[in-house]
Amino acid sequence: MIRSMNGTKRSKIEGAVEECLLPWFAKNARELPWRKNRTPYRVWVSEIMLQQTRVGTVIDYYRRWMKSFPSWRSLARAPQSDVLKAWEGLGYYSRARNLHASAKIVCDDFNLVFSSDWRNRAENFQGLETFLCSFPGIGKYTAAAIASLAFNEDAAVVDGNVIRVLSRLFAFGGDGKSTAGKKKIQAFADDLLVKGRSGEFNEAMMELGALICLPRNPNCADCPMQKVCTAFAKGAVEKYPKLKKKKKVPHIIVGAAVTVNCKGEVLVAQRKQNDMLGGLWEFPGGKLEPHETIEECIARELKEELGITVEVGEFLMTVKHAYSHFTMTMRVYFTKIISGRPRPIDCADYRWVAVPDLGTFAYSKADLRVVECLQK
DNA sequence: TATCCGTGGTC
DNA sequence: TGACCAAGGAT
Repeated sequence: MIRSMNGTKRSKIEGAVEECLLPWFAKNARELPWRKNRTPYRVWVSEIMLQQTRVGTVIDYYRRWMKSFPSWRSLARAPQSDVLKAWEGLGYYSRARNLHASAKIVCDDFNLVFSSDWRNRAENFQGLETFLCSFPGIGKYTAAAIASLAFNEDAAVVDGNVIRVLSRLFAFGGDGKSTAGKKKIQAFADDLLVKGRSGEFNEAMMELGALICLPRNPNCADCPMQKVCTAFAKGAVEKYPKLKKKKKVPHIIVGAAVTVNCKGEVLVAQRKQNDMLGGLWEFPGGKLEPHETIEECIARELKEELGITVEVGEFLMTVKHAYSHFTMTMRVYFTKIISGRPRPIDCADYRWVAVPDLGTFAYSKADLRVVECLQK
């Protein structure tokens, strides 16, 4: 009984996808730079940039990226410093490192020039999606996105938008982000997928989630799927998907140093590759320990990271910043070296840099604020 | 499964 | 203003 009801609902929804959703998408899809000329490279770059990142943020980064690195080969041959500089401010920097690594694999390990090369190579894995998943930074969502958008494979994506849209269409009360819930949502998406039009279907689902079926205040009046939406029929659209309470994140105090030498150059250090913000540059410093003054913290950190003894001088600025899993207040002080020469003890590298040249290095948002302040 | 990994928009 | 969360992946 329940099964047949679900079957009825599903087939109605299935029909509405072709009759309502795809035409709506054809009319309302935004013009986005990665929507024209969908080569594997262009799709790949856009999908990595779009992970957990809004379309509006990605557009400018994507345009600049394609100017700097128009092909797999140009990216593979670029130094990491250029790659991170192009990614600067976009966040989740392992994406940039992994994308760079993927370009080297594509060019140097596999020499994947034509689409047919990808398909031949994918034969040795269990299909194209599995092959794509073997690249660093590519998971189930991104593999399905690239497979459908660049190769027209019948693969349905499940992202945050799709979880929300399908939870509402089917009034699915489970947690769409859990393993079991995601499996269920994936099954719904697989059923609804319009074979042969997978790229269009996937983008339509995500575009619906981004423009109409919003997390809060969804615009049901303009929704092409309204008449088949189970949650709407129940008058309970905002009850889906079920939300989980987020833990609140800790707050830390950080001390950071602008160390100036006799030439007026400033000391910057590069973070280790596999740390948070790996490969980026920073004004050295670190977390304030209990029962420690900010001056003691900065002196200790510079000793640990660079092996230098410094005198902490004038206060420069405070930077407040929210990361994904903690918030930070960074207090920045000028310092001078009393003894020792910098060595990369607990960092990847260091440089003395004239203030006007600071912008040639890539920083996180917080340290970028310090650079801006120094250059004013 | 839970946690780590950035940043910015939104209300 | 704080809390949510966006075209997720790795461990």
